[in-house]
Amino acid sequence: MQIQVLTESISSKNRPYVQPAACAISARNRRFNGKVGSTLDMMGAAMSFSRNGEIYGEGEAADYIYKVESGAVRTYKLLDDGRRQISAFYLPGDVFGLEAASNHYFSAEAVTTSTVLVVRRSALVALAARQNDVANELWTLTASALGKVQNLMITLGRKNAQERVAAFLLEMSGRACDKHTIELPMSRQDIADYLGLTIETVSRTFTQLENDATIELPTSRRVVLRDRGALKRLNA
Amino acid sequence: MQIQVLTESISSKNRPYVQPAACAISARNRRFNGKVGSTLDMMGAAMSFSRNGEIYGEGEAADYIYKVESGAVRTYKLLDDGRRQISAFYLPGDVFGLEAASNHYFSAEAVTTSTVLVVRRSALVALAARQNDVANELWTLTASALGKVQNLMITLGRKNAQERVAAFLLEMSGRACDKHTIELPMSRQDIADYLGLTIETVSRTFTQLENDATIELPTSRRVVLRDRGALKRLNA
DNA sequence: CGACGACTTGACGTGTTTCAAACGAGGTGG
DNA sequence: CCACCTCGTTTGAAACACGTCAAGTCGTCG
Repeated sequence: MQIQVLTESISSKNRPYVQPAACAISARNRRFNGKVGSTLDMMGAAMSFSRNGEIYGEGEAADYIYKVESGAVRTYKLLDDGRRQISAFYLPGDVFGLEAASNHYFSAEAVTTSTVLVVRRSALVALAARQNDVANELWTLTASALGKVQNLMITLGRKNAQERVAAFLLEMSGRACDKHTIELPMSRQDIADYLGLTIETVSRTFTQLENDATIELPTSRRVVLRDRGALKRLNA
Repeated sequence: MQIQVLTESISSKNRPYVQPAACAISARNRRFNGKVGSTLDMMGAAMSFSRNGEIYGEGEAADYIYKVESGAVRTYKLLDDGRRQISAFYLPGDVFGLEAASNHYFSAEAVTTSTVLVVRRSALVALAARQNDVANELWTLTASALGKVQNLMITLGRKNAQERVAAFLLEMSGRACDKHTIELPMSRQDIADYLGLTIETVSRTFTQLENDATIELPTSRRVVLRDRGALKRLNA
């Protein structure tokens, strides 16, 4: 990992994504939910990353485990011709980087300006060796990451564009403070690279859902779910 | 989008898939590789499943952990209209069913006649509570399952048919006893449902690779890799 | 106001799916 | 021993969903 402060090279002009107030509070509370969550809080050092800042790169030694405090993080892998697959988005309270392999299989970047708790893996493993419940929680966290990826796998393997976007919206809604109105921290390109589509197809699907009165799009980054039932039906 | 009905009847007349002799030996040896591997062997009871036999169903309580002794196993999930996504194939030596959630997210079936070691999860967890190395190995196994799914996810999200089939062949080759000649235990339909394609596309891609002199197909279930470099290039 | 980046929309091309038919290896029965 | 059936697989032709390329819109900021 590299300790980096100023990755945000270029345009700082875009207004930074602001975590909605209600979510910020819920994120603070989440700090002390769960065994390892709080353990991480005790052991960790907070770091800040600006938009698109690299948190770690593919192939680097996996010496740390991370927990999002604020903002949003994406993990992804690039094929050699530039195709990108995003494997997950992490929001406040989420832990990432705990694949037990010695090196990272993905890269991680801040989607928006973010603060991340960083904990030495070795310290956590040492603690887990003595405290059985910590070991158990590490396992559970990994298993839940597995579950999320398996779910995405089904979306990528067997769903069409509408179904993929519906799945994405329901997933984001499940994590939002206001289940009805979603603030998207990520761009259309991010969504496309998450869902295995192109940016154009994602955009078209959004407007299609809007025309069907399934969602509303007050702005491109704000989605109002008007007909959750329709989305669930699409979610197969 | 594809609506596919599983037509394979349980009926039995097809000659059972026979594990090649060399592989069978290697499987026996694998019995005592690795800490948990051997622990499982000590604690487990062997069970036999016939072709297409169900090992567990989606939603069932996840009370057991499994290890393939002989044969092959697939885990999969069905969408409500019959679309199927296979999440993994397990060959002799592989451990599966260790998602820590209390209920199975997938179903598991024997691809061919198989014997599987079955171990009570609670017993293993209890042992892990006392033996730190067992807990560690459980975590590692889950993390390696995570890695495999992440890899499949990239295939499903960002690769075309040729690249998917190439990835599949290289993966199977990596597990085969004879790296040059692969015996496929699974049908074209299984491969299609693993790679997020249709059976016709898989078949066409196989013949295309054969025409390109990248592979040979002495029989539909036997694949000879003639140009591994070409496959690796396709693997992006 | 003008420039820039993110997003949307349009027209067209294409890879994969769909639907349909033929093939071929194994097993069965006459 | 050969005709015949079955089931997995292959092949063909046509349809379609998504990708590609290109232009246009919108909101933000200098």
